[in-house]
Amino acid sequence: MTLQEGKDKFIQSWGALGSSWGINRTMAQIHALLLISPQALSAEDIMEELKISRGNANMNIRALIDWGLVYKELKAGERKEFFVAEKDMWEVVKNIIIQRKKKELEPMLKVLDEISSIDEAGPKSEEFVQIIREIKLFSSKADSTLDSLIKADSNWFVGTFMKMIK
Amino acid sequence: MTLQEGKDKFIQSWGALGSSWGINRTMAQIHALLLISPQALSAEDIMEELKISRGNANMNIRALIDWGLVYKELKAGERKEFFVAEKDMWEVVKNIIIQRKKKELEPMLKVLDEISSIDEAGPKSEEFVQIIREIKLFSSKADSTLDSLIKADSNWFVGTFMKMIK
DNA sequence: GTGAAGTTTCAAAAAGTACTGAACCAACAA
DNA sequence: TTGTTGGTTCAGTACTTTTTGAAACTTCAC
Repeated sequence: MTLQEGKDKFIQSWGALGSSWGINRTMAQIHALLLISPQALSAEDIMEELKISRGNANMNIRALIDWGLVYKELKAGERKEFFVAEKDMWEVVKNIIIQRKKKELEPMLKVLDEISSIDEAGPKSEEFVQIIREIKLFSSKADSTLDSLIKADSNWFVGTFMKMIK
Repeated sequence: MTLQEGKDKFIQSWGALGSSWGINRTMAQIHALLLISPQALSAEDIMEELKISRGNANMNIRALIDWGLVYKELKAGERKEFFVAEKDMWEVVKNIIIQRKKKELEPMLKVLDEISSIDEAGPKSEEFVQIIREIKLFSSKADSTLDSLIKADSNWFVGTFMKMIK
């Protein structure tokens, strides 16, 4: 395999992985490209490498910045913006967890709360509310677990965790 | 809120959550419906409640069974098949992790392996291979962490984990 | 001011994904 | 054997998401 083939393969695979992670294909490909790029790239570089339109590049770069997966880098004397990827994988995963927790878990907790306030009487209602309460309990625990996970640092993850749970 | 409104809301929200979890909307809705249903339901019950076609119901029930989120239940004397949901949330999450690990993480590890075997010489190649190796290291660790997590049991999760990592 | 270089926005088109419905298959009862 | 009930499959359609490309905007130099 040549260097170019390897790079392409990585970008393709990372793109595929991303799409099952709430990150769309192009967003993940841009991230992959920046990950393996030693220097910062401009929007134009990215458009060329991935053969995507200006609008597409712009929107996805912006989204990546929002997610904390990519940083803007301004070069002295250059008006153009350059971009670099967050290269610490633990940071990447952590940021994804933060975003998805906010977008998915938290709204679900809210809904479960609302639902458990059913005022209708009767055994059917009680049974239902009971099931919902169990789900809520589990979700709240997942929520705090993720909070702790987010606070923990990279070293802790790569080092201690595995041994701890063995 | 009435019981029916509560049920509908839960089914809708669970459906929305599912679609960001590699489980499509209908699949998640069927799962939600079965979760809050005290008795097993037939394909026909499901079709009616969710207003979906026979084909759709069949395909998604099948997928849920594949994922280990729903079980078939045969009633004596009935030719019809009935279905019940896995109600232990930890089992649900665990099964989703197992499926996604298999479908996403493992192929990525394989690709990273292939890529690190680039035979081209030169500093650019070495630099690239180095980055790929780091990603691979992280991914392997994630992989074993998930393996341990899968082996752990529900009690461990809801009880010990939170305290441990505090 | 004007124009050049760059960025942002968004309506329309394309691509991707899920759903329907009808045809088909299987098991059983009459 | 035929009719009935239920399960499965899949081509075509409907729906959703992503991408394009062009116009609008911003910033700065002259």
